[in-house]
Formats: sequence, structure tokens, C-alpha cells
Amino acid sequence: METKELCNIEIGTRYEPEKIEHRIYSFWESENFFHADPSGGGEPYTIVIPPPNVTGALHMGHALNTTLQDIFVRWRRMQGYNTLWMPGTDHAGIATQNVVEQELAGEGIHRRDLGREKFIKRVWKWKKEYGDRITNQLKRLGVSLDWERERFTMDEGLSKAVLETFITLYEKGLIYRGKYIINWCPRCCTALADDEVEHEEHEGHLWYIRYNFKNNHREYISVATTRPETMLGDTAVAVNPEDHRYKHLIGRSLVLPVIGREIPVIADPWVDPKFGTGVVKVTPAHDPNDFEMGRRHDLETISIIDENGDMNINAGEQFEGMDRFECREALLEELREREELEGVEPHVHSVGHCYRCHVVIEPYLSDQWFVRMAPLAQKAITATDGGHVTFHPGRWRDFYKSWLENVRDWCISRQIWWGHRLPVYYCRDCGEVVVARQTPEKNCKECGSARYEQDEDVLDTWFSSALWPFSTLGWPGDTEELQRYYPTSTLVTDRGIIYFWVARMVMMGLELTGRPPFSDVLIHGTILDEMGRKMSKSLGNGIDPIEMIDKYGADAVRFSLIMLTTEGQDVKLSESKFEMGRNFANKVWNASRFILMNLETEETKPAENPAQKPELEDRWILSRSRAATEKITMHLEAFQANEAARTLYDFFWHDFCDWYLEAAKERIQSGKNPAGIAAARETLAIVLDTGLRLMHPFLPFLSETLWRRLKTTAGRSAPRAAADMDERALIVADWPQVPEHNRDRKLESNIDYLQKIISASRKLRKEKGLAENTPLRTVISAPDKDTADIAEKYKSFLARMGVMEDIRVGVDIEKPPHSATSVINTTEVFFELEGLIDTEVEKARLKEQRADVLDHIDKIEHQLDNPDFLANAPEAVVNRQKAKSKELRSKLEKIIQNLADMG
RNA sequence: GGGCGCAUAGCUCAGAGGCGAGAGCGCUACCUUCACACGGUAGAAGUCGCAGGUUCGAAUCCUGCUGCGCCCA
Repeated sequence: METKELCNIEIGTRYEPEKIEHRIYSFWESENFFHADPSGGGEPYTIVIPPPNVTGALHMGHALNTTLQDIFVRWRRMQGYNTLWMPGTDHAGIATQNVVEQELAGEGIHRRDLGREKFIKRVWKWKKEYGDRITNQLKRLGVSLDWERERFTMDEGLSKAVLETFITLYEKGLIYRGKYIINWCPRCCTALADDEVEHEEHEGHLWYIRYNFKNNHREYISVATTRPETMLGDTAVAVNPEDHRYKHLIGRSLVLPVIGREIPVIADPWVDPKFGTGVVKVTPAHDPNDFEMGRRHDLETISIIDENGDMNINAGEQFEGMDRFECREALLEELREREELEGVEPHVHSVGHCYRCHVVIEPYLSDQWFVRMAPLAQKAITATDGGHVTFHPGRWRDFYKSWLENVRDWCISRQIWWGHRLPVYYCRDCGEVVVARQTPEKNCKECGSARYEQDEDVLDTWFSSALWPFSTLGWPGDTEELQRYYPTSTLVTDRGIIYFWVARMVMMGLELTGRPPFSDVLIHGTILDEMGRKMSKSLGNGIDPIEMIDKYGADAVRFSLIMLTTEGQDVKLSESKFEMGRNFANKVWNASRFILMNLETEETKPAENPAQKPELEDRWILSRSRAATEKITMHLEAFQANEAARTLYDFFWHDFCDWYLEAAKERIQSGKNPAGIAAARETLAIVLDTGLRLMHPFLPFLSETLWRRLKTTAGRSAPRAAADMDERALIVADWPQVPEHNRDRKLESNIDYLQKIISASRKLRKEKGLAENTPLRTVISAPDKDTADIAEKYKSFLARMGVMEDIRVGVDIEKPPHSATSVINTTEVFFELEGLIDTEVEKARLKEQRADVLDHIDKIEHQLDNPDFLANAPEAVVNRQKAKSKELRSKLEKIIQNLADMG
């Protein structure tokens, strides 16, 4: 897109983001500004996006997450770093399979009807049609991702990374196959990892069931359980070996109710004597703890529930085919009839649910593949302790470590079709296991058979996500990108996936590349609704970012989110919050509009290049803009985007618009003093340029639009500003530098003093009910020559900004008759108000002020009278309080004098 | 049960040993003045959750308590 066209935007009184956003984004894309060139110069700065789920739609969490990343990337790009922000999506095995299965269900088809191959084709078709919804939505936010490099966890390169990883870890003995109790989702029909199970407090029951002894039907013990239906698979009853109540029963035999199987009473220290009766049933095939106990005591494992959560034949003919919860009711009824149900009491316990579909998890005994976590976790802990991976805020390091320190082996096989199929082949004739890159060509070395079949399972999606920071850069190939951009710089994410993703990336990065995948991890808050609840589809309490962008503009959405996100704290969001960003954007728009109008004026001809005579406020705003630059840069370096945004807001609105623009306006519109006007124009352009640069990471569309306009306009009457704007676009313009001697603190404090005098005049007019443009004759009585000089020097500033006239300045000038007094620091300001002074009102006002000052003096002098304070407090604090006390004393004296003068 | 976070103006939140505690929204009054009413100017508004402690000095540090939220078991 042509620059001319971009500038051809009508600068109306309202910022209309919808008119520019699309154009600007196309411009950036067509100019290739997002694309990283590994052969280019500059220190690398790399971020990989947390790949959103390909089935997902953009929500506020993504909006915050990507805005933060875009801020860091745009800022570093402007600083001259060779910046890469890697985009992509995650194939989300279970979620995507569910979506396509539902689509098929609409056509009355089950995936099994289709067969594996056709089903996978169907998923790819779905992905091609709908898979880029979320990436297109991201573009609306203005993100500067390097789209040319977009990756997908199922694409060829990343699949190769997964294959190599599996083989490498298998060969190192870090991947193994075994028959264990895993978390099974009967709806998704697959195993899940421990951290894919969500635990919820559930108000259930504790049932007491009577187990009779063999050979003596009058003798029994009572067993407590929360899941009576699993009783059908019991192969023992256990007590704690130290429990004196039951010691004599150990080794005796019981008869399992309903089933009639003979089972032993065993002793195991795992049993908690305080739970229920202290006697627990042991079901090794359906409880992880019981499974361990079963191994210790060599118990039989009897599976009674199948993969769909239905009872199988081992549960007995009467229950076979029943759903597990249906069976529970039927069994309880049966026990009641047999008078073997001893009792029931309410019991709150934690129940695991599938994190994808929320069905109750079934502990399930099956053959699965696992990653041995202890050695990997140890490396990850060491790297973090050694400062190679730093969390912001730091407390998340402990959170991450506590998981790594207690992590159990990771079940990575999933019984679904969509995903990376395990590179495992079994000999059909002898069952020999071969892990290989492709179907083995040689005959089985055990039995000589040539018939192999590949494992049906696919890998956990997180297995491929764990490789993301290097697989996206071409690993296992030794690519230019990998050399240039790996390890990455900053990872930005929500605390919710520290275990799932962050920890696993660190483990895999260290194991496979020998280096941590990133140096800094920024954990931001979670977006909540107005009532502090998580936003979710089921609650319907979400706020759609795209709707908000349509309504308020992308920049407003971005800026509001960042302003609200204080370090690591959750954000309670409501739609009205976006007004803050919109108002700020509109303020910037209008301030720029004013400046552009003034630069475009016909009055100054560019060739003439008039002499410039800067005024006080010109130098002041330049000093303030340097202060803002310094602070914003510092906050970004500390990962505090919200503090940076706040600094920008205060600087632009309160220093630049409230004070400087108003002062410059007066000067320019007065029409006198051409050199002063020229200086004002130049300063407006310079400071707006700086402001837009500082703003760019936060409000990219608005700043780019205005900057381009300023660049073409500044040449007319702000030659120095124009000369500094020689970059092609703001997105690739230089970040403002902070020169060594950058501040004029004296000047800033002088202006502060003058601002107080101006405020006092405005306040007085309000009190007297005078119109804002009524000039006040003013006498300024300073305590010393230095202070008087400041006021004298900047009389015209006071006159303009405070609407004062005939300002007389001196040391200890006498108070004119019929005037109101304001005491500013140690200066008396007398406003002449003939006919408007009510002595009684004035006296009351001064008395109030006197009481106030006395109160303050009391406090400070009490402190200064305390020898301990003088002895212990730092000198600077003591001096400050002494100066304050002196100033207040002087102020008090003046108030008293004024009161006395009034009689 | 264990761990973490939060509690400050009507609302949303900053402030992390030393200012007489701040911002945005909302509220009150005045102002359609020529960049902006999505604006300007001025203002009202606080027992910094409660109780102890440390300290010359606590909204800030420590202990306990209460309430809310999150994570793990």
C-alpha cells in the first residue's frame, strides 16, 4: 500500500479505528516488517507463541497473552534487535478429534465406520477449513507475528521432531512401556496424564459394607468405601499392621459379598486406621493405591469395568453391561436386601474429571507408554536454580519446582487417532517390540517373521508442544534459524499451563538440545469476569475480544488490558473497562490532530526556516519526555508492561496535553513572537514523534497512522523533527534514546511551582464564581530573590496559563488591599479582587488553612523532637523533615500575618 | 489436609519501611472556549480487613485471626 494512501485519512474529531486498522496491517504485512531474517544484523530476540488450540476461538486470555508478547516484540524490534516472533497452532488431539467426531455424528457416522485413514483425512479437511480461524482473529489485534514461519504441531517438520524425540528418549531408556493404573476417560476412550485430570470436591457418601468371614457366617468386619461398585473386583481387605483392633484378623479369609469370592485380610502400612472403620477393601485393577498394594502382596487384579465405563462379565452376570453409576445403585440395593449394607454417611471427597470433556475419570489398568520423569525433572530444577530460567514474578518458580519435585512418570500414549502415531512396531508372530523411524524391513530377529504392525496409539499433544521452541526452528535439523534464534528469549503465558507446558519444554529442551528453551518466563494474570469467575463457554460470561475490537478498536482493547494487568494479578474484566483505552486513543488522536493542523498552517513557509526561540515550557516538555522514555524503557526491561503503559498515559495526557499543548496553543494563537511560535511547532513535532514511538508497542495502529502523517507534515514547519523521522515506518523506527544529561530537574521543579500558582488562581475563580477567562491582577511575594526570579522569568507563562494580568513579582511585597491570599510553598500570592472580598470569608478560609498547617507542623516536629528518630533515621529523611518543618513554619507565619492584617 | 495469592475511596486497582495514602471509572459544581464532552477546570470521597508484635517510624515487615480466590493431594 502506498504511503500516500495511508496518509489520506481524514483527521476528524473522533478516532475511528475501523477506518485504519485493516489498511495498516496490510501495509505492515506487504512490507514484510514482521519477517525475521537470520542473516540480518542485531542481537536476536525470540518469542514463540503459546500455540493456541486449532479448534479454539480467540478469547480474552489470548488477547492479553498475545498483546503482551507483541509489546515486547515491537519494543525490541524498534531497539534494533533481530526479532522473531514465531506463530502457530497446536493440533489438540482429543479436542480436535471430538469436534470432527461430532460433525460426523451429525451425519450419523462413527469414526470406526470410516476407518482410521479416512477419519484422519477428514480431520485434515476440517483443519484446512476452520483451523485458521484463531490466527485470523489474532491478526485483528495487530500482532506482529512472522506469519511466513507459521507452524502446526502436526506438520511434517514438527512430526519429524516428535519421531526423533521418541526414538532418542527410548534409546536412552527414558521411555518405556508398562501395565499400570492410569487415568482413563470413558467418554474420550483414552488414557490421560495425571495433570490432565481435574479434581473437584464432591459431596458423596461413605458406605459401610459387611464382609463375612469364611467358615463363620456370624462373624464379619465392616469395610468403608466411597465406590461400592468396585467391590466386585476386590481381591483382598487390608488393615494397618499397627492397628490393635484388627491384628488378630490378619491372614484370615473373608467371603466377598454378592460375588462369593474368597479373599484374604492383609496388613499394609498404607492403610489409614482413622479412615472409616480402619478396614479397607483392595481393588488392584481400579485404584492406583490398591494397585501398589496388590503388587506388594502379589494379589490378583480383576478388571470389572470396561473402556466405556460399563461393567464387564467379571462383575457378575446381573451387573454386566450396566454403566458404572447404574451398577452402584443396583449393587447397593442388592446389599440392602442381603442386609450386608451396614450404614451410610455423607462424605466429601475429591473426584477426578477429564479436562477435555469433564466426565468422571476411571482409574484403569492397561498397557501404556511412559516417560521416565525423575532424571528429566532433575535437570529442569537444576537449570532453574542456576538462574538459567527465570520466572516473573519469582514465586512461580516455586510453583513449578514443587511439581517437578513430586512428578510421577508421564503417560504419553493416547487411544485416539488424531495425533503423532507411536513409532512402535510389534511382530505379529512373537510380539517383539521395535521402535523405529519406519516399518521395519528386516525380519524379526526373535522369530524371523516379516509381519509387523504399528502401535495403534498416538502421543499426548503436550509431547509435541514440549518441543515447540526448537521444533518450530527446524530441530532436529541444524538450521540457520535454530542457530540464530535458539534458545528463545521470553516465554509469556498463563499460570494454568506451567505444569502442562512450561515445565515440559524446559525438560525436553535441556534433554534434547542441551540448553533451556528460554531465559525468562513471564506469567501474567488470568482474565476473570466482573464477579471474579473464570470466563467460560458454559457460564456464558465471556467477553469476545473481536466484538470489543469492533466496538472500541484494537488499540483500545490492547491498551485497556495492559493497563489492568498488574504484575501477575488476575484481571476482573467488564466491557466498560475498554472505555479507558478508547478514551486514551481518542485523546492521542485529537492531540495529534491539533498538532498536525498547526504544522500544516500556511503561515510558515518551509524555505524560510525561521529562527527558533524556545521557551521554558519547550525545554520542560522535552525533559519530561526524556523522563518518560527512561521510565518506560526501564519498566519494559523489568517485564512490567502495565507500569510502562501507565507512565505513557500520564506523560501523554497530563504533561503533554494538559500543560504543554495548552501553553503552546496560547503562544501560537497569540500570533506574536514568530521565533517563539517556530520553537513551539518544532517542539510539538519532536515530542509527538517521541510519544508515538513510545506508544507504538501498545497502540500500534494509531501510532503508525499518526506517525506517517506527522512525518509528511513536519517538513513544513518542524525541520528538525522531520529530519529525525527518516525511517520507513514507525514499526521499524528507532526506540527513543535517553541521553546521558537528559533531565532538567531544576526546570521540572520550577514548573511544578508555577503549576501550583496557576491552580491556585483557577481555584480562587471557582470559589468566587468568576468565569474562567476573567483575568486576575496578581502580586507574587516570594521569600527570596531566587524564587522571585523564577516567577519573574516566567510571568508570561503564568499569565497565559493562569489567566492573570499585571503580575508584579518581588521579595516580600506588601499585600494589596482587597485581595485574597494563597500561600504556595513559601510564596504568598495575592489576587486582587476589588468588590469581591468578604473579609469574614477570607478569615475563615485562612483560619482553616492555619489549623491544617499547625496540625502538620505538630506531626513533623514531634518526630524531630524524638532523639531516637534523629539518631536512627537516614540523614536524607531527617533533612527532608527539617526542611519541611521550616517551610511550614514560614507558611504559618504568612497565614498569621495575613490574618492579623485583616484585623 | 498442604501450598500460594488477595483484602486500600462507591467500583476496579496502584503503592511493598520515611509525602499529610494515589490513579481510572463513578459522583458534585461550573464550562459547548477555536484538538478532544470519548473533553476541560475545580471539588467531595479513606479506621489501608481485624488483633497483636518488630521498629525512631508500619498501608508496607512478622505472628495470629476472619473472609474471598486459585493450585496440589
